[in-house]
Amino acid sequence: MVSRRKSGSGSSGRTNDPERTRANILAVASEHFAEHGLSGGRIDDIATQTNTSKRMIYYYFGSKEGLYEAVLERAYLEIRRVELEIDIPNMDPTDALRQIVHFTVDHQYSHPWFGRLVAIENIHHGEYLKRIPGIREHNATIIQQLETLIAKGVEQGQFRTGIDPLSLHWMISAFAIFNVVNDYTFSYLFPTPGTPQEVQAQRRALATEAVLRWCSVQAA
Amino acid sequence: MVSRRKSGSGSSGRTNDPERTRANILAVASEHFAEHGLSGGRIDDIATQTNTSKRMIYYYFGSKEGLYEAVLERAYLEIRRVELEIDIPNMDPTDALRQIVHFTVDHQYSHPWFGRLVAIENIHHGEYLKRIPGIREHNATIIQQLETLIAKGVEQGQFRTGIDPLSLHWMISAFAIFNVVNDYTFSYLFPTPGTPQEVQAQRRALATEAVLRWCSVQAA
Amino acid sequence: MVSRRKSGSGSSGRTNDPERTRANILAVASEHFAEHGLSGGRIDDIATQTNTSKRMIYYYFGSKEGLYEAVLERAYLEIRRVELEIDIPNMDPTDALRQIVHFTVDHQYSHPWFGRLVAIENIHHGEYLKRIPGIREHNATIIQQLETLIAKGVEQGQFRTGIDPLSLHWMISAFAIFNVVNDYTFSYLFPTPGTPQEVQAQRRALATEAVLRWCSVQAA
Amino acid sequence: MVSRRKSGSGSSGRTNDPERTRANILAVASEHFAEHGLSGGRIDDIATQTNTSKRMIYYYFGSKEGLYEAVLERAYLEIRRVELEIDIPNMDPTDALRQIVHFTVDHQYSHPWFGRLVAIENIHHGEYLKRIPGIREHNATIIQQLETLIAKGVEQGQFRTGIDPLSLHWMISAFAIFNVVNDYTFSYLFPTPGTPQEVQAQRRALATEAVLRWCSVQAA
DNA sequence: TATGAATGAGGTTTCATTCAT
DNA sequence: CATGAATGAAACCTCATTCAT
Repeated sequence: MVSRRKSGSGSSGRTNDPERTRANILAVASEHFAEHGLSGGRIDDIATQTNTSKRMIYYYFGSKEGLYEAVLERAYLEIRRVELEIDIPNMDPTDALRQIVHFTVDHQYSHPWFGRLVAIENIHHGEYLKRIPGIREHNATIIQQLETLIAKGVEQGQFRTGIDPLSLHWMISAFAIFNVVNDYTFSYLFPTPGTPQEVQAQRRALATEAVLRWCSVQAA
Repeated sequence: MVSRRKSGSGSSGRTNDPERTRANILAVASEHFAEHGLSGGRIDDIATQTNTSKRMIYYYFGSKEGLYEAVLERAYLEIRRVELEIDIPNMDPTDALRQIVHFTVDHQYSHPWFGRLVAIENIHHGEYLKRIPGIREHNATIIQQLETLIAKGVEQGQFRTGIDPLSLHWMISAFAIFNVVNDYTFSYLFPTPGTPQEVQAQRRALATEAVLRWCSVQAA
Repeated sequence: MVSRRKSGSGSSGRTNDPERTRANILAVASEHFAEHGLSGGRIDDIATQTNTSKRMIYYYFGSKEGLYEAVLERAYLEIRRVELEIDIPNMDPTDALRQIVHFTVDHQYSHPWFGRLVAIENIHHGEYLKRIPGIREHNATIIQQLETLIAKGVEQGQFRTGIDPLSLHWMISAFAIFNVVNDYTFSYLFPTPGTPQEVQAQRRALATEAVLRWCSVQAA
Repeated sequence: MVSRRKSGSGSSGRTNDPERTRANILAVASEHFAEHGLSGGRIDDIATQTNTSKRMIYYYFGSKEGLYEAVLERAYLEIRRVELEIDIPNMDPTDALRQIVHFTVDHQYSHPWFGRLVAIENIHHGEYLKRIPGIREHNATIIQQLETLIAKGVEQGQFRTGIDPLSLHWMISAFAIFNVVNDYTFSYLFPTPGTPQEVQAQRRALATEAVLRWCSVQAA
């Protein structure tokens, strides 16, 4: 299943590729913690799904919490990396904003483990996030990107003045994350007709329109 | 210790009030589970904070999961009860909607344990909510309320046509819940200047305006 | 093997006598830690030799270190209790001192676990002893006792002046403890002819005479 | 890094010095075991403080116990080597004895790791010492030395007859070792006024006087 | 109805040791 | 000679739950 080993000597299950071992553990642990939470997560279960043993988890990450912290860091680095892929500068501001919302809502939907990890981390009061050095700076870029976009939109007469980029990001995040994380209870209590794809399309449209209307020049 | 007359039925000479015991356990457990989650919650800790003993928890609720389920039920009943207190019929539709958003965002903010329980339940895929009989029906009323409000607003030319009450509720919930539950990580990664009260006021205004703009007749 | 249970109802292995359970664990643990040290001690092994389970050790003592600390406290309380049994006041000072040394050396010899625990605790820099509240005060009585004895001996012209009770206690302790704790290596490297009993008698005599000579009025 | 010519025999072009590596490991391990005991000692920690790796420890010493045994042997060889440095033959017997006690007590005090290792080995019933071939013979010299001294002292009318050299060594050892090893608990339970240096001077004087009085011709 | 003691299963972590290079 | 990755056994500790009174 995991294709590996170019270095052709032995043939036991041994890898001796530390980067790969670490990455493998991290990938398995990400899914596991996203599924069960930190308290509900089981080191034994993670180890079983790994190419290596429980011992190696402690070798690389020191403790259950250390592993969780590494998972969290990886998740936030990944999500910002993905966000930066949208090429805003060369687009019409309204189109760019529409695309950002569209993309964010869809991406979170198809990668629900990130949103779940965020929710889990918030259950723990964000204390593990705070232990990750440099994570704040890394995430600051998205705000700058939105700031640039807003300025351009205002300049071109498409967006109203006074839009706070932090608030804009908050709004988009609220839609994208809530849509993924809280849907188990919401869709149970308030069932929406249609296939899951249709419901998702509707939510995406709703989020997009709400954001655009909030930014547009028209008076409230 | 707690002297009380026996509640109606029995007469075996016991002095304690079962209802009160049950309610006390439930109150303590609500806070505890909201704070630590289901997997992270500890029966021992709950028992310690209670007026009674661990044995009583099992007597009344059968198991840790049973207790959690009861906590969840209590929470959802409570939140809908509160929501119904707004007297919509006699208000201008726009004012009523503004007030609903305002109130919801503020109420969740000042009672964060509800939002946290919802987040926790979603980590568990909503499986415990589904076990509560009648919870769906109980929650349906809020949708009807919004439906009435939308109709009135459309009739009076304040709201655009085609507003889905489910979507409206989703939008309000997203703002109100996200604002409470995910704020540990969000405010750490994206610090907003101002006192907590000021930030909360800003968020409330943002949510209110976004919802009103989304409902208003003006074209997008 | 352990005769128990007056309260005659059930017949399982259950005791439900907390004092007895605690005492039983403590007794087993004392021997075990004295034999293997703190790091070398095994909670599993202690539990096996107990009437109860490993779980109860944690129920009563919280941790391995907590158990060890309790063992230490018990040991020091016991040793001082034993020391106070000598009725010094009504004896001739020289006889009393001779008896104290004699008794201390013999008692340590026949209860080697105390000396071993002291040695073990010193390997750990005495850090656990310092956590026991009131242990210092409890041990102070032996010094007062010696002080009284010295005063009486000086008064009767048997002891020289200027004897420090702390030094006297130090000297007696050095003989009594060293004799027990370090005898594995000493008797191997420097074998003394005679049966163990004879060797012990010789050591006791040596200690007694050294102490008496140190206290006597004759000039050095 | 450590440029050294190859030691005599081999000529394979390697630069490192096996003797130096071995000695380095031994030095680090001595301090470590003296500090933490055998069970409490950690191979990983020792390896980290070494110039080399964990693999080398196993290469040179076979196992943790093998390393500990080597440490023990080194310690006993060292201590006897030091003891023999006192030039007894050319001194007045009383002065020589005084100096031996003085020196022994002081040397143990300033090299506490030896006493601690002895205590640790006794916790393990001296079983590792017994595995060291020739260690007994090596230590016998100190007894012969004392025997000579006693004979000379008796001959010159300074010491009483019937002094057993083994007992004399036992007495000196008891003072010197107890003073170092058990001082954590003793000085905590029975605090002595004065600076550490003053206390040590007092203990040294006490030991010296006790030994001299025990050996002197004066009747008990 | 109420309480503190007891339990077994399972969780996290540690450690001496060995292997591949 | 030397290194860092890997390992399995066993250690410490926790938790929901039940029993005796």
